[in-house]
Amino acid sequence: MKRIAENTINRLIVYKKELERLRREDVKNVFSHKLAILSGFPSHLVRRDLMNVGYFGSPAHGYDVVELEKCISDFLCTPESVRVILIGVGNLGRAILDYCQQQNPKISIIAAFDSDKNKVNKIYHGIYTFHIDSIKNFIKENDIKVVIITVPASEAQKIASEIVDSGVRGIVNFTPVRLQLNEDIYIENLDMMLGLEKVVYFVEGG
Amino acid sequence: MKRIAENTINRLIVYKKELERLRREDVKNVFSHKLAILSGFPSHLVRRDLMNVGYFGSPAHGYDVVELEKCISDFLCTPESVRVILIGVGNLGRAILDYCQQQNPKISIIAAFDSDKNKVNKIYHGIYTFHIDSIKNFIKENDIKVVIITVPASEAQKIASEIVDSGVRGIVNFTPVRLQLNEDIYIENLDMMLGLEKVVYFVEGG
DNA sequence: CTCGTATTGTGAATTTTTTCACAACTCAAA
DNA sequence: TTTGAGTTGTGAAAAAATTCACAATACGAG
Ligand SMILES: NC(=O)c1ccc[n+]([C@@H]2O[C@H](COP(=O)([O-])OP(=O)(O)OC[C@H]3O[C@@H](n4cnc5c(N)ncnc54)[C@H](O)[C@@H]3O)[C@@H](O)[C@H]2O)c1
Ligand SMILES: NC(=O)c1ccc[n+]([C@@H]2O[C@H](COP(=O)([O-])OP(=O)(O)OC[C@H]3O[C@@H](n4cnc5c(N)ncnc54)[C@H](O)[C@@H]3O)[C@@H](O)[C@H]2O)c1
Repeated sequence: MKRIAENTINRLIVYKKELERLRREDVKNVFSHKLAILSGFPSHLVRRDLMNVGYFGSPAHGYDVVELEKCISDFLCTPESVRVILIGVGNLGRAILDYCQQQNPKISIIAAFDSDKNKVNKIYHGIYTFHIDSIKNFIKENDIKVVIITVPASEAQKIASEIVDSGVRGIVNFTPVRLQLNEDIYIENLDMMLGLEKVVYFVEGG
Repeated sequence: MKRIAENTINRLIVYKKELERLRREDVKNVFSHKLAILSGFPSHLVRRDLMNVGYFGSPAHGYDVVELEKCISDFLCTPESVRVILIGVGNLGRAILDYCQQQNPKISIIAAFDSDKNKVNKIYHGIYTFHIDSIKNFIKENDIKVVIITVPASEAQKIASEIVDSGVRGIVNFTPVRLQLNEDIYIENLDMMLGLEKVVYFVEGG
């Protein structure tokens, strides 16, 4: 399979989400132009991307909403169910526990971890919180590949190094720390401040 | 001034943050190679980016940490102080109110807005919450250019359209909705689910 | 059936981004 | 002073992403 650019993946995920919505609204077909408006990318890019996933529409009816959604899902290899854990049940961590459950039934946070005795063995938004010391075993026993990190910045590097040893392959990192890891781990840095600074740049200067 | 790519801006912001940290640790000089490791980008890209901002290091000592940080800041036009507002003081909104204040003293959230009577006129993390009905006036009177949106998905489009009318130029959108706006507004979509899905893709499939 | 309209799919051109590779430079040590 | 090690800055090459432009297609109206 041809290696697909990260930007393309981003866009595909957006298309998928919009298709999902169209399906719920019982829309049957959609043209590249419409998908372009919904997603915010130009229509020829939409078509180019769909070429990559190997879905073909009809010049008369555009794309079949259900089929295309399925096709993109398959392409993205979204398995029926992915189990993820979250580390750091603070302000942000709890908000995410709540949010994720509403959003994507295929990706489920199956456990949370914290070092704070007051939080351990509690349930937040339906998810049980274990003590951080048990995390390595948990990752191995449950074959966890993806982890969300929402601990304080000062703890992030240490935690990240440890979980990578246990076999984690991907990290969603909400801390402002750039994690340094030896192995080839996929890291998605979601630093909100960076997003805010970018907007300020484009508004004030660029 | 030459138009700079969004990716470059992203990287510059990361460099700036790492330089800030080096400065606090009292490091005086840094080589492109070191900055590359800290930021996670290759060193020739670091050098190319710094070429863009017009800063020149010395082959012997690399880059002066303080000067380079200043230079990038100036390039990004980061003004001494930018005033931002946040709409939707829910789980996520409150977490952000807290976080932003710790992070970047130059960007300050000066007010929050909500429609819930129980939240209006309250102070969260030191920031006063006004009723949403007063937002248009507030934006105009305080010349607000950047807004953070953390209202429920169902409210996002309506709110966005309204504030754009009042003169807002940039939006940090935490809702999963792709906002449709006529004017040329800079929108930064920070959909966490998208980040998580991307990690799942690269771990499971790509 | 034929025509007109609207859309797709894609080769090719263009633009942008990244990487390569090395001359030029700085300094320290001999 | 001269050499050597290590780094920068950058032209040029390569790779990648995006846009263009249009032939091919499908369908409905007349
Ligand atoms: N609040 C935000 O909106 C926001 C936004 C972006 C990024 N962040 C970042 O996300 C992280 C969390 O932010 P927050 O506001 O939720 O902080 P928080 O202090 O509310 O939560 C941190 C949680 O991590 C736990 N913790 C601390 N050390 C731990 C360890 N070694 N192992 C396991 N758990 C540990 C704490 O007990 C606490 O529950 C921070 O790095 C912050 O910079 C926060
Ligand atoms: N919780 C998360 O981690 C998370 C993550 C990503 C995205 N999001 C998105 O961010 C948004 C907020 O999430 P949340 O968990 O904080 O939800 P929430 O329900 O806790 O908070 C929403 C807030 O918006 C206020 N509000 C509702 N309608 C309003 C209006 N018309 N004007 C002004 N304020 C209004 C509500 O009173 C409430 O205070 C949602 O769109 C959610 O999808 C949340």
